[in-house]
Amino acid sequence: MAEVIRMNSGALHAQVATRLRNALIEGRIAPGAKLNERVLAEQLMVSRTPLREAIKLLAAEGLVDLLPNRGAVAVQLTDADVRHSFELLAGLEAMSGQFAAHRASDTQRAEIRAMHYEMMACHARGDLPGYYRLNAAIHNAINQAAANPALAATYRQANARVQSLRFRSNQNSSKWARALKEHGQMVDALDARDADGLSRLLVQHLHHKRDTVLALMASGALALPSLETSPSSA
Amino acid sequence: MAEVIRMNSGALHAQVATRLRNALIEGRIAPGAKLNERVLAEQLMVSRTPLREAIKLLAAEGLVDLLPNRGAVAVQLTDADVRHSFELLAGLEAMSGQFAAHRASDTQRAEIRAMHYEMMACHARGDLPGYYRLNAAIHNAINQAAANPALAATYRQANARVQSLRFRSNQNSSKWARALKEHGQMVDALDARDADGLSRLLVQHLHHKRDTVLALMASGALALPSLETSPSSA
DNA sequence: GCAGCAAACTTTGCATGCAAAATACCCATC
DNA sequence: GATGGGTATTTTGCATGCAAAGTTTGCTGC
Repeated sequence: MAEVIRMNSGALHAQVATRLRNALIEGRIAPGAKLNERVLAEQLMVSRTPLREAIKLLAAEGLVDLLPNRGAVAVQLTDADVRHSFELLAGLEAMSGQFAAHRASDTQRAEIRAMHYEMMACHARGDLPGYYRLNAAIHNAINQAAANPALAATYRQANARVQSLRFRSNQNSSKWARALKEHGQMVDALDARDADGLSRLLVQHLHHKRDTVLALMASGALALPSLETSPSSA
Repeated sequence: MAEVIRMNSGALHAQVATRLRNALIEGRIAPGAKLNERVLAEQLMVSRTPLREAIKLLAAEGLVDLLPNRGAVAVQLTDADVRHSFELLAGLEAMSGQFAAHRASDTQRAEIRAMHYEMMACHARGDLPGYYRLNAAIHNAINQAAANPALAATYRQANARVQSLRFRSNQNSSKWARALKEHGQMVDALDARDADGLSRLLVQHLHHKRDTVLALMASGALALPSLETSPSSA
């Protein structure tokens, strides 16, 4: 199940990478924030060596930028970056959808449908964390049904870059309902082995999600805290 | 131009990563070979610290595998891995082709056509290195015309994993001629802004390339040197 | 009061050292 | 002769130390 994201047990640099990755994805480390090695080493209770190795990993994954002789900063996606990333993600999901429609076993399709109903239950209860968890699980299951680990790994990596934005974009109820409806159509298309239809739905779904994120960015809800440490009230 | 693959000037770990990446892509480090830190550090005239950081980078790029407490080995792609990788690459190229057909400027299309003719010249002269260089340049140009850096970076990374195999698969003259013909059709489709046609051609092209590589693997031309250090002649 | 400069501090980058895990080797035993 | 166990060596992994580049701060001169 957890194939790409290794378990924390094992090498220390891998543990550190996992913890930092989660912190970046969940937005606990803000985009644009500088990653001070000494501070992070103290916080994570490790020396700088495994920390630096972990940062190099995250740099290759595109989650942090490496500035020569100036350390690493959490990536700060521009408007264009978000558009490009979602365009890529849409294409990757379309691929996954195509393959999954052809290759998913009956068991897999049934499980995906079951998870979809569970997700509807979360929606009914207003259980947002559970909804997110099942949402990710369904997309994971589709990737798995696509039976292409290379594609799955690529998707996972591309998704990680925008995950923090998707995470924050708490959709309002109308958008939430639409997303759920789209998910229902996706499950139907998968059951009907309608590859093109599933691809189209996935692309459309990502398209909407992209617009939500872009709107959130434009609204300044997650504005870059570049020039405001505290308003000059002194 | 060189945007993702940073120049060697700068940080030492980046230089080491570049050199190792080239060695892996060109097959100078054989697939499955163990990367001994002390030996490599001596060969590259650096200490183990930047070397280890570079290895972590390559691990995230999927060029080496990290075994816990047992170091790193150059990836050894299985038959299935090759199929999955080419399937992914085909999808990524199809995306690039779609976008490029819509977005390529007249200048870009003309330049790609010019490079295609240069490549034909290389074919006529039997200049294989020049052919490879222009081939890569054309695919790069298509990626650039697609105007999606995230997609281009993803393609580059996925391609690097199979590059050593593509590198070795010296196509015979009939396959070479067919590849050239396919390239010509691709240029025509791009000029006609035939997005679907270009996508189809790119997928077909990758499909053929995949078969060439798989045949080469099956023939044992690049057999895994796992159990044969020297035939038991003692 | 402000621009420019220099010194002190901070931070990154790399090399080295040491401990633990893995591997190889050797010997004893069956 | 083959096999199992134990030790020695190698190798990886992490921590620390030191030098260079960067940043901040305070001072001098205008």
